[in-house]
Amino acid sequence: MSDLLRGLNPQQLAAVTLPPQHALILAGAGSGKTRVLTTRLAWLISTNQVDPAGVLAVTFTNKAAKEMLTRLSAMLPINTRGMWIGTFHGLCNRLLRAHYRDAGLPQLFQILDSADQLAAIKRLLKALNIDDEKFPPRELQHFINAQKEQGIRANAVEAWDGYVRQRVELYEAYEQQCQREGVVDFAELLLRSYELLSRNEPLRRHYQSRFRHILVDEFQDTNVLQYRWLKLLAGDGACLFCVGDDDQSIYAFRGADVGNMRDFEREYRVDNVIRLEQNYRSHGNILDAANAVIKNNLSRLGKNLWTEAGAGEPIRVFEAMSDGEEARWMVEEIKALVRDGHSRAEIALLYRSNAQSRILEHTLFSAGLPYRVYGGLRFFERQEIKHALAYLRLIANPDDDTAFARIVNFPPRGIGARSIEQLQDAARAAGSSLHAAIPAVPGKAGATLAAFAALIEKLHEAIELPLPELVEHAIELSALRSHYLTEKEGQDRVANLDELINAASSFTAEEGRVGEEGELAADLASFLSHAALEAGEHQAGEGDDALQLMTVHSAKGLEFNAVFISGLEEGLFPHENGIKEDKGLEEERRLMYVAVTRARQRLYLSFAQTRMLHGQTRYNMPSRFIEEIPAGLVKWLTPKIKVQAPGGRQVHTGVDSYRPTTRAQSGIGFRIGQSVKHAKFGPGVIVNAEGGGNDARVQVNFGKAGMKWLALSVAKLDAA
DNA sequence: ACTCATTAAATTTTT
DNA sequence: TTTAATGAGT
Repeated sequence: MSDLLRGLNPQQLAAVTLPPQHALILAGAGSGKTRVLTTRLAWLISTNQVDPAGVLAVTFTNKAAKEMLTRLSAMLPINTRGMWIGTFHGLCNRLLRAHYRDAGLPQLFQILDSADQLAAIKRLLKALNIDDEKFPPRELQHFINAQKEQGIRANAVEAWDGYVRQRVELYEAYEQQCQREGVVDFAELLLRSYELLSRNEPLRRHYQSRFRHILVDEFQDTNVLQYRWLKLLAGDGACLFCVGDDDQSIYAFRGADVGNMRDFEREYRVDNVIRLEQNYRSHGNILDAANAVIKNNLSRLGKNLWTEAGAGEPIRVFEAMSDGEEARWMVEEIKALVRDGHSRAEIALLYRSNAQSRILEHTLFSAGLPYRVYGGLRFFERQEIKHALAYLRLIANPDDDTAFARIVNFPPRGIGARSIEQLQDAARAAGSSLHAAIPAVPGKAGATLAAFAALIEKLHEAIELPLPELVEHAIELSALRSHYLTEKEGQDRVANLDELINAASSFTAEEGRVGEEGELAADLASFLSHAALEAGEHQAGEGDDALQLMTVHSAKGLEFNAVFISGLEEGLFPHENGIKEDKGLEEERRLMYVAVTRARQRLYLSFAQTRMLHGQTRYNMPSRFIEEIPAGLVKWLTPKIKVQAPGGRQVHTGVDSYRPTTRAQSGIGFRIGQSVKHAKFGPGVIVNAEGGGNDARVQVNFGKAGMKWLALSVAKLDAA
């Protein structure tokens, strides 16, 4: 037991050994958050304060849940199987599977991922003959999810105007469609299990008395409904132990509500919030920079990271002429790092938006540096896998129209748009699923459809097979394999289909129930849930020791010896869409905070004067976030103050072997891309010019002050 | 039913 | 630039 607590700092120890009470742990980046969470769990169990079955621990990602389980089993000789440790969605799924009748769901209900949900909405709009110009499917999806994430059903939405009312009707119709098809989307998993517990008192009491301790990871990312779910489950008896960092809340756009932290503190009278501020990850300069940046945010619970490690190296800042130059500089710098013995896998290239990865990839590829990009397609999201899964879903539930529509004509079997339209009309008229409406379609189309129905029927007969064989059977019988074999570039897809069979094998092995009679259908259902809830690894890159490329969002929770943050420009990072709303800017800043705190030893920041975006050259100002870092922590690799010499030549004083020495002149005394200064609008960059002589006008991006056209004969514009 | 061409739109995304 | 989604043509 004392082993368990060894090496914890005072705050960590206090958090881990807190007596049974509600607790809020403010855990800064790199402060040992996961360790505290798992040690708390182990300590509670090993001191017999709670039975393993009396604990519920919830995370956001499967990775985090798995990590917690692994660490826990390393600390304690207990069987973690059967413990309620998982993601919100995973636990809700478990709850709904166990009580599907009470929840009003079919036993083998299927889970729609975001793409499935969007497809279902499009199908709905088409069936209702609704103009998708007026109701863009994506927007509607967002609307529905936003309501659900606040726990609001269609009948409870406050419809201010006609437009909202129409969307509420569609929300309602969507709900009916899902119910008829026996499918639930991600948000529905949460909402449905919340409603299940809140309406079913015996059930609620059962779980409330079972769980004595509820531990929550990444609490700052919970949405309104998740917090209510936690409160409901905790009841009056359980202790809520919430760990989070308001400064790392970067998912507000997805419904996460940092306000939950304050609410929790208030509602549960948490009087001693424990702050984990000692950082074990980064050198001092990096932490100081992060602290300085985040200080500009007004709405914070307050926290200041410190470290026992030394100041370390300065933060290196590079100003490039163009995005291409920025990328080439990064390559040179990376090569130098690797020469100095850094492993490539310990170097991360971070960016605000995915579009920026292209030029980086291109440049790295040319330089022959191996890299791995996160954020691509994941295994269970691949087209061929989704197709195969759709067949499996139809085996489990023929009324799953989303699955049906996906594969009714894939591989192509002569069922065209016309036939499908007829079928949809028939289904609509009968109020039935597409599958059930097949007999109602007359003529040749009806016959082709009937053949498809026969295929489904035949597949269904195989439900008694063990899962891996069932998967293989479906892939064969559906002709998916033969279809991809004939395709030119189908080899990878066939390989993935084989991989799906493997996945089914290892899934059955891990679940540990090798085909008990009558459990086979349940096996299929849980495999399908697994596929929906754990989309699998992101696309794997080649090479073991590869550079890590990812967005700042996906870097959360990771750390690297050296980190490059590129594209630090106004409009990009902070992103222009985030600057518009005042809350948006604070979220952008938290994003910067997350990015900076990924670095252990070395941090590079870079920006470019010109950048190709959407096929057009853009001229951006340096990001305000660079200025927010105290100058003393920073080493500019390019001169910070540029001196404009006669003849348009760039004169500089610092170390700079990358900068070209000449630039094109426009002939009006200013050039596009030039930094200028205006008495009223402040510093800016010239992005466009027209006319000449007395009529010359230039367009200037003043960043904070916006974009202006200025006549040179009138405006007082100086070279900066 | 499939291919080609045009058009519009374009952050971030744990489940 | 690039992608996805439509429409025309084969």
